[in-house]
This record gives sequence, structure tokens and C-alpha cells, in this order.
Amino acid sequence: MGRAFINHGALHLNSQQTIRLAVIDDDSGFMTVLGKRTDTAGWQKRVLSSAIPPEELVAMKLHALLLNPAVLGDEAWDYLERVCRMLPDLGVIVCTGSSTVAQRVRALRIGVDDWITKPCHPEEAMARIEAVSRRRRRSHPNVEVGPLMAGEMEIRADRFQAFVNGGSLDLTRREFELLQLLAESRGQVLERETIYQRVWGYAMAHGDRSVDVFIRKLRQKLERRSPGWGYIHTHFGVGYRFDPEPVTDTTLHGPEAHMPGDGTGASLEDQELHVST
Amino acid sequence: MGRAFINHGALHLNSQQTIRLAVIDDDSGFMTVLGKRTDTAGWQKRVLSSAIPPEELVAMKLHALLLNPAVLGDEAWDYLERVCRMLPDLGVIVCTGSSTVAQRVRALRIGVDDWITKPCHPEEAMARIEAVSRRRRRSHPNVEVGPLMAGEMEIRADRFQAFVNGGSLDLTRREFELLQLLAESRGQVLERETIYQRVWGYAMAHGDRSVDVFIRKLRQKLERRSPGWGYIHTHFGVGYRFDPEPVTDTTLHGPEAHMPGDGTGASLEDQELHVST
DNA sequence: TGACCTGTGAAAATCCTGTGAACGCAGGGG
DNA sequence: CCCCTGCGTTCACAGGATTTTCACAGGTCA
Repeated sequence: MGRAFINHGALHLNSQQTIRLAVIDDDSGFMTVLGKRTDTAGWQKRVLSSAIPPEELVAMKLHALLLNPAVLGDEAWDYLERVCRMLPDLGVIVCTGSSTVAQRVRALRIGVDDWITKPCHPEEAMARIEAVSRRRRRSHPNVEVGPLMAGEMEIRADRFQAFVNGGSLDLTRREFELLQLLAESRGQVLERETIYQRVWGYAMAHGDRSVDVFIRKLRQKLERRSPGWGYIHTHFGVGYRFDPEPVTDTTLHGPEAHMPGDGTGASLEDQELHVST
Repeated sequence: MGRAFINHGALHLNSQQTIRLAVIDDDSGFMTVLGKRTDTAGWQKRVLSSAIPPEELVAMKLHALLLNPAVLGDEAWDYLERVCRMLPDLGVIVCTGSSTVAQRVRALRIGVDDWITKPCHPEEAMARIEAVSRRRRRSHPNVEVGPLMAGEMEIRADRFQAFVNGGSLDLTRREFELLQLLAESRGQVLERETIYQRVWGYAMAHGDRSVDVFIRKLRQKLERRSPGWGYIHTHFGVGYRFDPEPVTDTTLHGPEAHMPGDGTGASLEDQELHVST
């Protein structure tokens, strides 16, 4: 179940992009400081103490790679060249102590995107990594994340639409964004304020019922195309939770048909107060 | 039509190494040395002694801009910001004497791609400019020359034209580029901003309706030559999607005429949000 | 039961897209 | 050098689609 990550708050006008970065360096001091900052920024970072085959880098789906050639010794140039050739879309930043113009030029010509000289402020290192990743993303705007499956439904970001065995739900933009947010946070209870903030992009006015209204619209469309499944659950006094589950037709008001939760919701599982329709 | 031009802005760059660069600096010494090298490398360089409006930069179809903020004085930040916002695809490199980490970070976050500190070797400056431009060019690795088929239409990049059984659609340059972009992204919903950015080469001004107007022109020409097919679909509040499909003349308001898709896009082919006519 | 919440339906307010036409510019002829 | 023509931009409007807002009804909790 590897979902969860990816651009969470990237619903729309978000400049903050979470970056997947790998670092090959052994400078523990620098690593510590940098690590602190990247964590704060919410980046996904992986520290490696030695070169790993480019093939594995591919599997990591990185945005950028920061490496200190000193760690690799003689193979550094060869390694750099192979990485740049195999992963033209990966942002490669070299970070080293001293260096000559010739070395820097050579690296840049090989395909390296930036060369930072230590000592350097971690903030600048991050800004440069961001800059490189930004450019990289701009070139390939359509390497979209695969469709997201939920119950009988398939959510396709590239079409701004959700489908149930081939049939579109005909969601409007807002409806889609709301659904996407919910689905990305599957299992989590989201408060109205949070939802509004992330889908609408600004703070919710007191007493605004928009979220409720859109939840209703979603439920209607979902119900029509995929009856037999419950997707959006209401948590009284709190908010909503997305969790696709086949409708256990317990007409009896019984004490909840305790579905095996996926765990993400942990202790909230039993708070199930009422399930839509 | 005497087009036969070269690479316009965004679509299809030839993979020549020649770089179109503009420099805003008044350091004659550096300019001279750099100029010599760029000439040798065959770059097209334009030296400006002061800021020029971003609109004119657009017209220059640059790959990169190297500028010394000292020349602009107080307006430097504002200018940088405007340029980066308006030309997201332009490589922007700042080259200055002394600077602080804070300044560099600010610039990089604004959208600047690299910050070089003088004194610097012109060779390194060039290598960095290349590195920045390289990312940009990689955008459209579209090397395929073969004609692109879509419905009854044949799109020939080599002719800057589209045909329907032999007859040309008489597309103008912009129309063709728009059509090509759409067709290359067949099945995907493209937002207006994206379209504008990629076809026009710079950021769309708020409220610009050019994309809509060109979509209309395309639809008209397509309709005239190939009635019976729907090519461009509107996604309300989002953008447009190209997906050729025979017109299912369901005049009946019936509950969806579930056409089995033509197959190109797997099982989701049918289902329109709104189909323009 | 009373105070709150949430689900609904529908009206009202906004926003978005399709269009037709006017403008301005640049190139080609005359 | 001036006029004509093709193209790309901008505008303003009309018809719809989508969002918000409201007033209520029905549930939930203490």
C-alpha cells in the first residue's frame, strides 16, 4: 500500500512542492543541518553513504540528487556521467569542498545541473535544489501519477474526472477537487475548515455550508453510479472521512458492521456515527 | 503561405546547440571576454545596457537571460519577479559581484535558475547557461516525424498542416501549433494556462481569451472538413481535451448513449462532460 | 427535550465559454 | 508610398453551467 505520499497540499495554488531527494555524502555536520531543514520543509529525503547503481535511483522516483564526488573517489566522473545519461530528468547537484573551474565546467557539460561549493548555507542548497527541480518539472508536466483506485471508482487526475467501470461521474471542477482531496486522505477524518482551506484555497467563512453541499453532490453522483458502496462517511461534529466500503446492508440499526479498517484511521474507527445513505 | 520558419517558441525545438542569450550588464571587461567565447560557440547574443520590458524579451525568443541586478538598481527585484512570472521557460541567471545568502535564496525562490558570483570564469558562466537551457530544451523530446493520425485527420508536422482525406484545413501557424499540442496530449485535459504557456511561450495574462478564440477557429475548420467527428472537448472550468470520436448523434435526451469508445484510451472513451459542437 | 449539527431542495448570484466583430500590425502588390 | 489582405488580439454580450446562500426538516448528543 504505498500511497499516502505524493503532493498532498498540491490541490491548486500551492507553491510548496514536496521534493523527493537523495543525498550521497558523508559530511555528517552538513547532513545534520540540511536534514533538519528538509524535514521542516516536508521533503522526502534519503541519505546514502556510497554510490548506488543508477537503476536503483530510477526506482526511487527522485526529483533531485545531491552528491559529493569525494565520496565516490575515482569513479565519481564515471558515475556522474552514467547517472546523467540514464536519468536525464533527474536534477543533479554536486556539492563539494574545493574545486576548479575546469571541474565545474566539465560537470555542467556532462549534464550536472548545479555545482555548489562548501561551505554553503543549507538554505541556499535547498533553494538551488528547488530551482533545479522546478525546471525539471516544468519540462514534463504530464508525467502524471497513475489513476487512483477507490472501491469501484477510478480517479484520474489527468482528466479531472472519476469513473466507475468506464462511466464518468460528470464531476465539476470543485466536486473533483474535493473528491481528490478526500481520496488522497483516505481513512482520515478531515474537518470542514481543513477541507475548505485546501480545496477552495482560502479560509472558510463562519457558517459556510459549501462543503456540506458539495459532499451531498458527490454522494449523489457516487450513489447513482456505484450503489452498493459507501465512500464518504460523516463524523458528527468533526467532518468527513473517505473510505470506500461495500455497503453491508445491515438494515438492522445494529451496532455497526465493523469493517476491517485499513488502520490509517487508528482509534477513530469506532467513531462511526452514521453512514451516508 | 511562406512559413518555413524555424523553431518558434515552445513546440518542437530543434536540438541545435546554438543558444539565444540576452545579457543585461555594464561590466565591459566581462562582456568582452564573454562575448568572444559566445561568438566562438556560435551563440546568438544580444547585449542590453538596461532593463527592457518583459514583452520585448518575449519577442526575442530567448533561451536564457543573464543579468546583473546592479544595473537595474532598485527595480531589480521587481523586474526579476516579473520576468520569471511572465517567462517561466526562460532560463534566468543572475551574475553579480558580491551577494548575501539571503539574496541568492530569495532570487532562486522567485524563479531565478542560477546565481553566479563574479569574478567568475566566462567558461563556467557559459556552462551554467547551457545547463539551465538544457533543461528547457528537453521539454519536447518529440523526435517522431511520422504524421499523427486522429480520427479522420492527419497532422503533418513537416508541413505545419493538417489534412482530411487529402484536403488541407488551411490552418494558420498558431492554429496548427495549438492543434498539435492538443493532439499530442490526446485524452488529457489541458488547462488554458498550460496551453497558452506551451503554445504562446509565455505566461497567460489573466482574462486572456485567446485560447478560446483559437479553439473556436479550429473547431470551425475541423467541422467544415470533417463533420461527423468531434475532436475537441470542453471541460467546464478546467480546459480542453482532444479526443477524436465519431459524433453519436443522440438527439434524444436519453440517459447516455453509451458508445463503446474507439479503444485508444482504454475503457474510458465515452462520457463527455460537454461536447461542443 | 433542548441545543446543535447535518442533509436537502431550490432560488440567487457568479463565473465560464461560445461568438461575432472591431482593431492593429505586418507583408505583398500595385 | 499607399492600399489590401491575412492573422492574431481584444471586447462585449448572451446563454448556460456552476457555486453560494437560505430556510427547513430530520438527526444526534447531553
